[in-house]
Amino acid sequence: MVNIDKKDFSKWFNEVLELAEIVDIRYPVKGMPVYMPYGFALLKKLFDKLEKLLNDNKHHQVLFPLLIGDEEFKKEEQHIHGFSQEVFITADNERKLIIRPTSETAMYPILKLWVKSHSQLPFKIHQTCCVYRNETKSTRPLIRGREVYWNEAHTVHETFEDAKLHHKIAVDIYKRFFDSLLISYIVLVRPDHDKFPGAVYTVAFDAVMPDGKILQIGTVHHLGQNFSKAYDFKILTSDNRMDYPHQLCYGISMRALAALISIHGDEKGLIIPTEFSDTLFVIIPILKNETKELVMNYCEKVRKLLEVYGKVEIDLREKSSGEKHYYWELKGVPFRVEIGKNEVESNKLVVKDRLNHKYSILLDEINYELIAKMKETLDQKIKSNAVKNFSSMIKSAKKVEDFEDLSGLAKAGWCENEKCEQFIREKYHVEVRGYDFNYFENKKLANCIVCNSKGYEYYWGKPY
RNA sequence: GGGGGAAUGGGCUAACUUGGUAUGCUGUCAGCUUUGGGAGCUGAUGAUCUGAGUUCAAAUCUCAGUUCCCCCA
Repeated sequence: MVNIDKKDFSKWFNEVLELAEIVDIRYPVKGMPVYMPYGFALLKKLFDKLEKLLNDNKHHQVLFPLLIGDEEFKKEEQHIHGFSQEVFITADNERKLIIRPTSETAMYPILKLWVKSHSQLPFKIHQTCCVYRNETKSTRPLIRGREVYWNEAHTVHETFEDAKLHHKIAVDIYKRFFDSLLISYIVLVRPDHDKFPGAVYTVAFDAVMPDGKILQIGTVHHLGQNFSKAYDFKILTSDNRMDYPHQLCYGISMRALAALISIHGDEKGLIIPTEFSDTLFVIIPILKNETKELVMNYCEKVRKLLEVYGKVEIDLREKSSGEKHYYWELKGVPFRVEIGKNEVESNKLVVKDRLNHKYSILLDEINYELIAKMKETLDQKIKSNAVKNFSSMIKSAKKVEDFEDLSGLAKAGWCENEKCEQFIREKYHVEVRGYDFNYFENKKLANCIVCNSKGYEYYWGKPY
């Protein structure tokens, strides 16, 4: 049991990462925690899901090298401007080499060799890898590190409109991913000053953390022809011309895991949606000497019945049953099955889900529908808790004073003049995050909260 | 970008002010006993972040580095 109020979020988060064995922060290089077996298994489950969604949409998985030639890296001007301060640099005997902070500049010189004609489009690849950014600010495990585990997708399209259409599809793929994590989020179009370096526009997924700060958990960028021009990447178009294609890139990092842990967890530890828990059922046997064999045989029988529906673990450690309950709650396992002589005699199961909803079930009653219903009940409760928290974190600001001690997101008009945003940023440490992607083509009107001139409705918050 | 605090077995901690055998809890391992929401007894295991300096002597004082945490911009 973590036993720390989630309102003390920093403390709670560090504690849960350590106790639940997600990461070990003792690795002696700044911003580079070690993923422990339990944490990495969970991380991998998340990324397996994301990869599957991308593969199902005909993205092909690849792996590009870590190092980028300096001259390649320098080709797109805004891109260098955005990243040059925070890249790690290494070298061989001949030249300077850049450790990828993201892979556009590694990939696009090669994509140029692979993609020659509109008939190959849309061209879609993705890779799961680590990228590196030399963060000088304070780092936090899973939230801001210098080694970022992520999946990045890159696509090529003939026209700006084709790319824009696929951009929407990419947003939908990411929505499906985050929805499967049962977390709440908002999809925002970032203001120009907060775009990806080299992008025409950037759409980002923002989640609200328990301390009221905003965590960007995914981004989808329309790069237009910025990179294809920089890399002299031309294709044969459908009307038989040579032209620069339009490109997208989008990514999701281990921050998705940070969001899952933070949004769902409680003072007992992790709460994992049934789809992502490695173990679905853990059996806790109550072994009294005289009934030991009886209970163990019954446990085996139950294991065989349940393992059709998901992974089953029998906890045979020499610990008291109470401690085992606390342990598996900490780990976020969806269902705990306690089996002692009472269950053997009544041919029953007592099951508690992670939110301690209790079931008493006859062995004969166990079937696919029942288990599916139990999973759905737990998942829906996890989801509805997340939704409830999220909606309590969104409000409207009527006047600038409403930004004082803002927790979560606030809707307020903005004239899109950076001076007005800067005023709020300096006075209240609140930034504009973007406007609702649902209104991409026709932004909702709202007068600027600072200067009262014509503007649009934007979301504001304090970012990580 | 600026400031503050911390670092002692795997985890938490005592000793630091006033330099002299490093304390306790927890964990781990072994044995016995036990198991319906954090069991007990016995024994074992294991630590002063790194480097330099002061000193007869450094966990303790000084300086530098590394890492972590917090606050401000």
